[in-house]
Formats: sequence, C-alpha cells, structure tokens
Amino acid sequence: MTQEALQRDFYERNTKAVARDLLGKRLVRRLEGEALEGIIVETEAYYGLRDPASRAYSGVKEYNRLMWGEPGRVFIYNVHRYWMLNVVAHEPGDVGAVLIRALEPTAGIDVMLANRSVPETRELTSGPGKLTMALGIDKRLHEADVTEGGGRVYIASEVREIEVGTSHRIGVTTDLPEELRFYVRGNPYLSRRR
DNA sequence: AGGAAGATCTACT
DNA sequence: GTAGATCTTCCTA
Repeated sequence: MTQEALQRDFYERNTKAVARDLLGKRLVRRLEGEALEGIIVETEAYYGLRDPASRAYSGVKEYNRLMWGEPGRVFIYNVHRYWMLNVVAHEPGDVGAVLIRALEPTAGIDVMLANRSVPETRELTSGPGKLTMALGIDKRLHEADVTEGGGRVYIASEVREIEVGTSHRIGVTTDLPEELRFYVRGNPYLSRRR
C-alpha cells in the first residue's frame, strides 16, 4: 500500500495538468481517528484573472487569497449551503486551484453513510457538495496542507488503470473555450456520466 | 443593514 | 426536468 502523500512539486505545475493527474489518486480524510478514503474520479481546473468562472476572477479577497498562495494547500469556499474542496495548484507566480468533484469511496463507508442522509453508496460522494458532507469537510480545513501524510487530509499516489474523459465545467455561467473538467471514463461515482 | 449571487442538492412532477 | 431550500460572502448604501 502506498502511504506517502504526493509532494509539493506535484501541485506546482499547470492547474489543468494537476487536475487531470489527480484522477485515480487516493484522498484520505482523517476524522476522529478513522480514515475515510476515496479514489478521485472527477476534477475541474480553475485559473485566475483570465478565468470568468474562477473565484479568483475578481481579484484577491480574504476568502480566496490562497489561490495565489502555496500549491498543495486546501482551499475551501461555500456554494449555497455546501462546502467545496479545492487544492491550490499552479506554476510559480501563477494563480489556480483544482476542485475535487467526485470520489469512489474505498474506506470508512459506514461513517460516510452516517454523515449523509442517503442510503445509496452510489450517492455518497458523487458531487462536490456531497463528498465534503460525507467526509466531514468544512471551512476548518481551509489552508490545510495535503502534502503532509497523516494530516487531517492528504492525497496519496495509487496504482490504477484509468481512461480520462474531458468536458466543459459544470454549473459555471461563463466557461472558457477549453474543456477543464476531467473524469474517469465509465466510473459509477461521477456527478455526471459524461 | 439589506439584497443578490453562486463551481449545489433534493424532492417532486 | 424544474423548483425551492438555504448559507456564506460580496456589493451598495
């Protein structure tokens, strides 16, 4: 079993490349001594001032300043009544973050079921708001470092054969011309099938 | 201080 | 497929 967390240099690359490469990796959330885990199966890349759909589009604010900061940090923000889990990722001097949109649960499923009011494992983490609820993730994890294995959240490498699909980002009002959503083809835990 | 927007989810038809 | 719930943050006054 690969226990080591992906290191800083993994996140210090073009946001789009990091979003694609996070597919198939294992997200680990430590909560009250228990490890809740899932394979990342859907992500989206968000840039800075050139991306109208990005939280960084209108400039630095207190809540979004981490998008300018150190890659590998957790960036949390709110939509409706849900928390969105992002990992800061960009080349040196750039701005950007990757939204984790869906997971395939692999450990701690009983706890996840208790955190959600749905009976279907399929519905547990198949959306950005759903997965933060299932994993007990909220604003308190803002700024956490995912490169620290054994921390409250980290991401570990994993050996898994996957086929990557792309599409436009979901739910954004003004998208960029390029496709910035990445997903594992055929995976049952996606927020959308394609 | 108040209103509006939003990278959503659930339930219902 | 569509409506409504609901909460954090921002913008204007």
